[in-house]
Order: sequence, then C-alpha cells, then structure tokens
Amino acid sequence: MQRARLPKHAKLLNAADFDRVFDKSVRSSDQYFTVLASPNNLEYPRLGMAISKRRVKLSVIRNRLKRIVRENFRLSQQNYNADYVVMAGKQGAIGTNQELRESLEKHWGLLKKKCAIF
RNA sequence: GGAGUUGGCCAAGACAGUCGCGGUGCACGUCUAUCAUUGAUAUAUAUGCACCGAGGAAAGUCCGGGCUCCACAGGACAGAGUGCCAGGUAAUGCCUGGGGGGCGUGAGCCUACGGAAAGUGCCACAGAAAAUAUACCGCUCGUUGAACCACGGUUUAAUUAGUAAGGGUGAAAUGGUGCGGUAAGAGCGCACCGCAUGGCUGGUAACAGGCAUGGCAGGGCAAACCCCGCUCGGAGCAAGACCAAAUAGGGGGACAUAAUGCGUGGUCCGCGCUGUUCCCGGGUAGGUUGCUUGAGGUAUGUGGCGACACAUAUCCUAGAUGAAUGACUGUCCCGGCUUUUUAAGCUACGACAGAACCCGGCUUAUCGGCCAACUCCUCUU
Repeated sequence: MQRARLPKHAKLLNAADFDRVFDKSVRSSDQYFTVLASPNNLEYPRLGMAISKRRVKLSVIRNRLKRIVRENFRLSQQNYNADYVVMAGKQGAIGTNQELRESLEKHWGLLKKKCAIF
C-alpha cells in the first residue's frame, strides 16, 4: 500500500489559491465543518484551512481542529484532484475527535461525487 | 496527629508500538545554473538514517529595557506617569532590606504612605449646626409673676444674659481621662496622654527616644481640581535590509523614419509624439534576511542580612510563516460513575492553556503532587 503523506506542495500556500476556491467551488457543510472544493489541474489534491478566530476562540482548539483535518485529509488520498478549503462550523469547537473525523469522511465522499459532475 | 503561614520545584499522567509534520546534519538520486570538461559549487526536490522540536504562565499587552528606523542646538509650557527611606538592576510602576499605620493568639499578611495654617470645590441622609461655626433638648446667675410655707426658703412660668459639661444626630461635632475650680461651666488651673514649635541623643535616611516651651493653632476628602519633587522624543520585526516576476508608467541610448498617422509649417528637412530594441532607477505579488549565543542556563567558591554582584568550570536548549510540535492502538496510573464495596465493571478532549524579534517584571487562569523552614492547638515521653 502507498504510504499516505502530506508534503508541503499539497497545501494551499497563498491568497490567490484561496481566492480561486472561494470564487468558484462546490460545498458541503454540517454543524462541524464547511468544506469547499474546486477541481485543479494538478495530479494531486490540495488542502487549505480557514479556521476563524471568531468561530473558535481558543488557539489550542484551533490548532486541534487543524491537526485533525490535516490528518484525516492525509489518510483520504483517494480524493478527487481538487483544491479543498475547510472552514470551522458553529459546533466545531465542541465536537469530539471521533465526531469530527466522521464528519470529515462524509464531506470527502460527498464532494468527490459533486466534483465529478462539476 | 490536626489546623495554618511563607518560599521553592514538578506538571501534554507513564511506558511501548504504528503512521505523520517542522528544523539541522550526513548519505544517495534527479532538475537547473555557474565554473570547468565528465568533476566541483550552489539552488530546488524525492528517499533513507541520526539528533532536536511549546509554557509556567507561551496568555493579558499593563510596565521596563535591548534591537531597528525616523526626528533632534538649547530652554520653557502643555501632556502622561510616579510619590515614606535606603539599596539592587540595563531599566522599571519590579525586587530586597528598613521605617510608619492597620489586621491576626501567632508564623505572618495588607498598605497610592508627599502637601489640607497656597487656593478652589465637595461632604448624601440625619442633625440646631458639616465650617468666617452655631445652640435643639438642657444646665445656671439675675429680674418679674404665680403657688406653697415651718417665713429660712421650695416649686414653677416668662425673660435678659452666661455656658458647651450632659442628652440627641451622624462616618465625622473644635483635643482625651481624672482632680481642682465654678452660679452653672469652660485648658480656667494642675497631672498624665495626644498635638505644635525649638534644641538634644541614636540612625546614611525614613524615623525613634527624651527635654524644654506653648493651653491647642481650629474636621474629612488630594484614587476631586490642584501645589511640590522626580521621570519621560516618536513608531515598531507587518521595525529594518536585500533580491525581484507580470502589468502599467518614468529616465537614458541606439536604430528606423523606406511604410502609417498627428503636432510645429504654405512645403521639405529637422524636432516631439509614435514603432523596434537595449540599459537604468523606483517598486507590487512572491522570496531571502532580520531569527535566535543571550543583561543565557547549571555547578562550585567569594562578598553581602538580602535582592544581587564577582570569579572559575561547564552546557547549547523550538525557529514555524495560510503558520510544525500531532493522530491511532495496547497496558498501567489517577479521577468520575455504578454495583454484590479488602474487589469488580463502565467511562473520556485526563488542569489552565499553544511560541511568532528577544529579555526583566507585574497581573490573570490553573488538575494534582513533592520539598524545606516556621507558627498555633492537642497527645505521648
């Protein structure tokens, strides 16, 4: 089995990339996360996160959310080749690790289908 | 043994495994560039190995510095801060030691602690009066009237005056207590205490002690304005330095004016705009740097009551930037819940909380534990 990694080029690194996703994308959301996806022309998916201080007040919890999202994205390498942006939902700060993981896996599946017909 | 006070330390609960992230070093492969000629250097990237990878508060951004850029003859005002004394320090509003005041049986703790006889202002309610003092209930001499009478007076009412001892109000009422004194009273007199002024003694000083003199100066609030002493230039690592696409525009050179257009002209040349190309400077995105060796930690010794200083030895301990330091599994520990309670089962974000240029402080949040010194109570010997 191919080892799942998450090198630096698999992240969105500048404002232009983010703007492109915000501008034109398909989305999926629940009480924990809102996930945007926009197909790219690369041979791998990319991930960006926008966890606002307004939604998640403590930096410890913001970091925890980012780590869970990144870890889960890394283990879901069969994702469609698109740029994803994950945003925190209203309940994001109070979900358990298990709940957040299940939520994310649901979003990846949904967006894979949506991107295919995009 | 119980209750407590002060100071210090630890703290992702511990261990193992699997996967992953950031940094540094080494090895090897690939790409590009340069030198050179089959190698070297640099950059980027993939892989492997090794090592390192959040805190006591990283937080609040409340003070003080370093560092960087800008400004700057000197002085004054304004503004802000600060406020018992001495010391420590790069510096402080911090720390240490000391003094005054308050709290506690005590170890100890708290303290914005300069000036109210420079000025202005405020002092609710209650109370007569809250500040050039005054007089509600009272107390008292005198005068006048009334009643009683043992003819000495007694009681009572009004009133001129005296008084601030007593009552009452208040957070606070013009020194306190006692004796004398008086018509009743009063620093009116005296003793002690307090206060003020001036010497003296001790102390670096804050201050303390004591002596003499004065009969008392006239309330509180300065975290009200204010006065006095002292301190303070501004902005911040998104500081600053360097490299530098794309697009638009600027400056300079060369070429073409053969072709096109416009302007200066009646026309031509020329010149300017225009066209092609090269160079230069500014500079956005982006990148590099600043960036972690520092008022540094640890140990020992010396000086000092101490904060701390000095000397010697030794150690190197995160450096990210849409932002690494994590996830899962197992066993144990702790906590919680339940039960059939020397035990078993179940359970999960296991305190507060996440570096962003770096230090010294303060403040706030905080599960649990360890160590030392001291105090009070009780028991035993």
